[in-house]
Amino acid sequence: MGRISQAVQVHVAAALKSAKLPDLQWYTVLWELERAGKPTRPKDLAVPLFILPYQLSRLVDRMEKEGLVTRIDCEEDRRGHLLEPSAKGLALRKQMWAVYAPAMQQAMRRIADPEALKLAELLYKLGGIDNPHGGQS
Amino acid sequence: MGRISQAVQVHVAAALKSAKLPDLQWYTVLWELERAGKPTRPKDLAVPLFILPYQLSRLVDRMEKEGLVTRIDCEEDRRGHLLEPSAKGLALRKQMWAVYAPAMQQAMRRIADPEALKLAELLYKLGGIDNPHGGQS
DNA sequence: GGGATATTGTTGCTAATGCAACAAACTCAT
DNA sequence: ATGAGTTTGTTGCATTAGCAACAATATCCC
Repeated sequence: MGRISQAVQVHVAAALKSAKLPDLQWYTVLWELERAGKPTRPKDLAVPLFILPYQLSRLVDRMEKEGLVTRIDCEEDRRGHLLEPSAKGLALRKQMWAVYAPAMQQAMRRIADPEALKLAELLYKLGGIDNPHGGQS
Repeated sequence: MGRISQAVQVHVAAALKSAKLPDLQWYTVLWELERAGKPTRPKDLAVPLFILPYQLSRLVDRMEKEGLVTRIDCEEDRRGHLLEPSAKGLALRKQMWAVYAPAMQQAMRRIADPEALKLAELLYKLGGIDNPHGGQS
């Protein structure tokens, strides 16, 4: 399935905010890093995160300031670096998941199953115009 | 129909930006004012615009600075005022419409008609979680 | 090797956003 | 009429976003 629908995202975001937890983006950074299982380059994160490089740069700034991720030197390419989640970061992700998961499930359950499939299909058809960052036709 | 779908909005917004025209919100303000046909209170605009009062306040600030709308005194209620589009504002709306309309049509045409109906129905079902500003269950 | 070009990431500046506090006018009950 | 409570709108402050310019490396081609 990949990307969850806009509406569900909005609902999850609200749940996180009302739990006074960080943004969905923070979750995704932590999750991608955890899932990768190894230190990861910013450029490799920018794609699944769907954000521009300078946005990620500042996102990492904030997360590093909170001690959630660390920038470590990169041997093979001296201009970049590698990102690693800290123990605190991993813990936070878990804590966020405790809110994320039920919120998403609740949102999903509002659609009957067969209709959810149909919706996914239709949204996919909208893909061409739904895509942000997409300048090209 | 009322609100157009998220995806279409994104597409229209992109079209306006690439034409170096103002935001969709600016369009909507101008259009609501024009449609009302008479000077209108901010509070009456906030609802169709789906924005918070302080957001509208600053939006009007910017538009007034560009000479697109004017704040005029309100007789019946001295704490508020009335908003009126300027000639320049009306002209701009027309100019924006020239981009808005075809962009929207193009976006809409990507969906076959019967499916568009189905989509609308399904999105409606998502309404409960789609609604921004909605704190109450 | 050496210079043009491309990649990767950051930063300065300005504009926009969110939140909470605020001011001013209005309403209504006493 | 007066004082409590509401509505309407704005503003101060801190955070965030967007854009363009930039630095630093890497890659490629001669």
